[in-house]
Amino acid sequence: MTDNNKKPPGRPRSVKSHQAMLRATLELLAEVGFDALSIEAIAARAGVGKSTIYRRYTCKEDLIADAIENIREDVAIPDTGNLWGDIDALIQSAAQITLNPLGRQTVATIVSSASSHPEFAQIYWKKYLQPRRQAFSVVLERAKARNEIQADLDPCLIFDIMSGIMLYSLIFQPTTESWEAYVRRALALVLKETSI
Amino acid sequence: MTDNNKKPPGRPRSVKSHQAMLRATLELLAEVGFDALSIEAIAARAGVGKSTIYRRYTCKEDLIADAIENIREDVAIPDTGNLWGDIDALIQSAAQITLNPLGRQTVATIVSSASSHPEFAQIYWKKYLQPRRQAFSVVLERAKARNEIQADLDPCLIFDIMSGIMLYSLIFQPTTESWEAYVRRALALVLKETSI
Amino acid sequence: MTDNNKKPPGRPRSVKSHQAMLRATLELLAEVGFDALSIEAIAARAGVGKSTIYRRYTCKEDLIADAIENIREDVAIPDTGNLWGDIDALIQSAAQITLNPLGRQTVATIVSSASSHPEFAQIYWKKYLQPRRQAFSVVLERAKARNEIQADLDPCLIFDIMSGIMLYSLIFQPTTESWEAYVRRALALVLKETSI
Amino acid sequence: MTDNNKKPPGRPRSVKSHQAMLRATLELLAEVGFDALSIEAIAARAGVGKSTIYRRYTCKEDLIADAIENIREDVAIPDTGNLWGDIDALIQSAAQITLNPLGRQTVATIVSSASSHPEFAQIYWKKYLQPRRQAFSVVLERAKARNEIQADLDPCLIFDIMSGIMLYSLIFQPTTESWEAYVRRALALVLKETSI
DNA sequence: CGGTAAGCGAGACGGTACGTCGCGTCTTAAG
DNA sequence: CTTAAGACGCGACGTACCGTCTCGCTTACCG
Repeated sequence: MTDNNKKPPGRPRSVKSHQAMLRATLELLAEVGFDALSIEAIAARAGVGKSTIYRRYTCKEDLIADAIENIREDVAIPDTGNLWGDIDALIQSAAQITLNPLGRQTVATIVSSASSHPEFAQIYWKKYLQPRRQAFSVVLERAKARNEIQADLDPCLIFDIMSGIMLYSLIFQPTTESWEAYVRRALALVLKETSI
Repeated sequence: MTDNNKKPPGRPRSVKSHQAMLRATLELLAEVGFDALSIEAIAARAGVGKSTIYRRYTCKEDLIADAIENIREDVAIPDTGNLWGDIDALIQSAAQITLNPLGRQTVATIVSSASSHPEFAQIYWKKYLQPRRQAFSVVLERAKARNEIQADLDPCLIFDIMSGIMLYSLIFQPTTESWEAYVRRALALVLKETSI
Repeated sequence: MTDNNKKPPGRPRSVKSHQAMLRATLELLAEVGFDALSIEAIAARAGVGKSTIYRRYTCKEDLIADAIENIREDVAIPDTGNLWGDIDALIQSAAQITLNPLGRQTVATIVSSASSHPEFAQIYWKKYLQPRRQAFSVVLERAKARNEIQADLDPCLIFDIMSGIMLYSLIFQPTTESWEAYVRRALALVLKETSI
Repeated sequence: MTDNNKKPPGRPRSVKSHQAMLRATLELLAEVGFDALSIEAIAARAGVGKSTIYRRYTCKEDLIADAIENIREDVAIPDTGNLWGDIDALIQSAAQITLNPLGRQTVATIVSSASSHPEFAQIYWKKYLQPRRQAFSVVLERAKARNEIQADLDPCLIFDIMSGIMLYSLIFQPTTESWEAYVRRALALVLKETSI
């Protein structure tokens, strides 16, 4: 057995308190944003002592990472039977997540934390991005099997390019097109379909 | 002239103090990072009163933006006579700026601020990214004239894709390749040279 | 000149705030007692930031000492023309100060602090007890001149004995007599009047 | 028998734990003093759960009172056959107890607690001071029988005066003489020996 | 040349949040 | 039914900065 089946002594940590603080974190994150988010406010909102938070997390970033992770849904692999159907589904799903106040705030938080805290970036990479990169590979392999794209395309690189342009255009809004259309145009360029 | 050429009454603002605070800001940004950067510390390091800073900038972001802007060099348009020569020059120059402690910190600061402060993102977009996008267009137009790439490629989109992957791979380090090589590979894919 | 007549640079400390915190300290001392007295509560009551208190005092004891000192009246030397008239005046005055809630609390605070903080004891000794010992000497010297007591009595020792029994009987209440009567009886014993 | 000789059901309270906590209390009292003495530290030092302490004592004062009481020796009535021999023995014994770090701390604790907690003062009065006052009476009665002092002196009052000056001079150090000499001088004054 | 107006450094101000510590209570499993 | 362990909600600690506000000075121009 890898994990010791012996319980640690003493009163076990309260699941209820833990959930309350994660929920309070997300609420406040959406309400006031990352910078103005204080542990004190989270504790107050959750009806929990500050020490109960500090017992579990050493810094704000860890807490937020955990809170975000807890609401993540499973990776969904679209399968419309057609490459652009799948891609549009992915883009729509991304748009749904990011193009609303809480989503924008969450993205800002993640990018903000990740760019100044490499450890956070790595956690996020492993727990969120990598699984999605795997899912995206499946989609592309199916497209290859259908001869919709060239067989030598590197799915990982394409996923990264897609994520990059998504992020970039979310932050800097470089175009007057809709975000979805811009991302779609970038992908079209990258995938240089054989049909063209 | 719309703006009055009359000088305002009273003592003029001290150029020396202004430069001292910009310099101190950059030093501390590199030393302690964006989050731990305090106006108090900047004032102390610059030998300047806090109010002298607040008279010029209303928030930390403005000050940092100005400080970063002050060290920006002019946009250099490489012209090696060959597309990949130009691109490699651009990548090298970007690497030089970003792949060192101050550079990383600067990028983190920009991304961090931009993602949570859309106004800042717009300022940065107009003052920094757009001029570079123009310069990049020149490079691509020259390549088109040399028939190195297809004539219908949108230089703006390509620049944005390049910037996106640069940013993304700087933050999340998705590959074991060097940053430069990864960016180069992404560009190669996007430009789908006719010569291949 | 011993004190430098140059003012220190920067904004001078607020007299109003200082007085507010001293007043709040005394109020709360009487209301909740020494142990339960928190800097936080003093700051809140005084409408003052905690840092404004910490800028002036390094510990609770210093603040309390200063607050108590600020309400001290001048030493009054009674002169009724007769030893026991003077002594009764002194005892009455002491009773008035100590035999009420605020007085008890103040004495408890002083004794408590003094017994665990020798520095505090010394301050209190110098600023409060010693002047009163001097005043008491004057009273006894007058009594000697009137031949009411023996000339070789040490006024300091007698003052200390009186203070000691006052303190002791205030804390431990060793008798059913009134506090004043007990103190008076002790003094009578010590002074062993010649008339006996 | 009024109290039932039936043992209470369940596990009996651990004598070992109880002794450990009393010992830890005294050690820490001497080491860090009354104010900085925390139940948490006592429990840790004694290797005992906090609740085991709270089951026995409701407040810190009770615990400390019990701990101090546990090291009290029986009242010793000196009998050197001569008043000043007896008195010097008493003063020496008091000096031995009070004039060392633990002793000073203990006195400070007692005075501190007693002055702010009248209940504690009464407990201490009954359990410690009153027995000693009785013992002192015996010494003085013997002196009266030997005609060393006047027959009408009130032994209780004299004991209280002695205790008062002991306490007072311990706290405020009003003289450059040794503590013992000062106490002796005060007693000499009070006893106004007939032999002088 | 003397006034007036703003900028300057210094630093105190009322605040807010920090992360830590100890409180007294509680909830476990072990004895 | 007690014990050791340790988590809980709570509240105060003393610190660090926030952005604002006096201070006494300096630097400019303007009448």
